[in-house]
Amino acid sequence: MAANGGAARSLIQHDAIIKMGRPQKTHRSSRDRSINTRQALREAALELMDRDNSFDGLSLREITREVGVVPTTFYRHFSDMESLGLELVAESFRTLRELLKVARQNAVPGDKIIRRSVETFVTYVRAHRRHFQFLARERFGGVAVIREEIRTEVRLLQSELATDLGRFPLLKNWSTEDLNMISGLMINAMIGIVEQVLSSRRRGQDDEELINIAEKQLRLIVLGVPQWRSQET
Amino acid sequence: MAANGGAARSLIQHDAIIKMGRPQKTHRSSRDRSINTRQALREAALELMDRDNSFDGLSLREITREVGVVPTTFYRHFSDMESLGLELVAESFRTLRELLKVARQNAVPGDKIIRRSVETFVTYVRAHRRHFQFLARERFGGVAVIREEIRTEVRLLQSELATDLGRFPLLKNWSTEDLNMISGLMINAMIGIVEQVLSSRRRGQDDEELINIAEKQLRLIVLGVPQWRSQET
DNA sequence: CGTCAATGTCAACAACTGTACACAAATGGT
DNA sequence: ACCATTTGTGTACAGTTGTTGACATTGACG
Repeated sequence: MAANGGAARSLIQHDAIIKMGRPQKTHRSSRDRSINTRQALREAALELMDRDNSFDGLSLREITREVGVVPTTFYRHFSDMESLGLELVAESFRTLRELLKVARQNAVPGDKIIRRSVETFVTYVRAHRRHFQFLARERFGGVAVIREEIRTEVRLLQSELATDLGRFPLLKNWSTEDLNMISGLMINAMIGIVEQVLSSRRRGQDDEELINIAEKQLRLIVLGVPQWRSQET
Repeated sequence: MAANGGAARSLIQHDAIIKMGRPQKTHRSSRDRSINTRQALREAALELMDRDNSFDGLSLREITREVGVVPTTFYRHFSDMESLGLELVAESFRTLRELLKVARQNAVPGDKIIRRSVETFVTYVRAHRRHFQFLARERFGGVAVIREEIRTEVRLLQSELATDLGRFPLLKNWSTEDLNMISGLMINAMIGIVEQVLSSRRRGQDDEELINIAEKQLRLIVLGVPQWRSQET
């Protein structure tokens, strides 16, 4: 789409002049919009995964083609497909953690806390579908190092949530072990929600129902808490 | 590795003559063991996925190479990679349903029912790791039709579990909606367990702990049940 | 025996892959 | 204004991919 001309590229330097579009490749003529090819490569990978591919189904050339650069350019930014993948993991977790920060701020303890949290969660996942899709897909995916990186981060998240939960009065004197158990349960429930959000592209009506279900599930978990006593095995 | 000569191939027709041990390919030389190439292809695909690939990272040739047949043979059995994939979905769910049958038989209601169920579950997943791995990996995976097929089957499973649960006294007069909600919660918990079983190859020690956690999670859910009242939104 | 369908082989194809190398342009500090 | 670095281009190569079409072998059934 962003085709641009440049037949006289060796004569004219200021590319402000040759602004009329023609599909000849000058050297990165128009600085398009993204100053950053690196970023563009990452986004292209996510975009292609959104059009049905798992990460190791992607080819290096496919990605550069999507960006509109020559294959060798890839190596200017990443040594490897694997290293691209790892950056995507980092990037995705950055947006996930941002969500958690927002959620924590909105979450003044009270009656509606679960409802509110779930709502922010679902809308946020919608807004960043590509990142969540990447994580969901590669969590079990075909590239070992990526899979493990994700797993590590998830475990970290789980124990963070555990300490968060430990601050609630009801959970005041639970063992760390049990706190981890319950946060794991919650995280699994939320992962289930992510799956459903990702699988239905429509928002609105569907989301309403998703939110209701998720809320119920979390409420049910919470209901069990006062009755709990951890019997050792 | 399997390099072989064949310079005189246009001269000698009867390959019975050149039978002296050489990696020369006679027609399906030793009928090996498996009479069934079709089955072998499916197994090869699972095997390759176990050695780190997602399904759409596999190539047709890779699979036939693993089996030891020529690429074109693939088409004698499957029209498509996709159709192979769909058969793997069916096959995997067959073993999953088998598990559920066993679990239901062993599960006479009582105190230990959760513990026992979780134990059978974990050992069974170990025993059929490839199938469960396939399902886990392609549930979010990169091939749309496979992903959707799995999703459909999981939903089916969920509503089956829901009706099962409906037979317990405590859940006697829950709405179908709420029964589905709770079975969804349980299934998500179990999927989490599957992930962990698959990610740690060691059995024994690790499994013990996994089982404990899963048991606790399910028990916590069950504890919430008597307190539940479904407030409509 | 002869024949038919099923199964497997072989050779060939154009398309695509990752990667190497030398060169061109842009950028930024001095 | 110059030079060094960074970033992108072009060309090339050998290896792999999916798929075709014609042929070989097998087993079953008459």
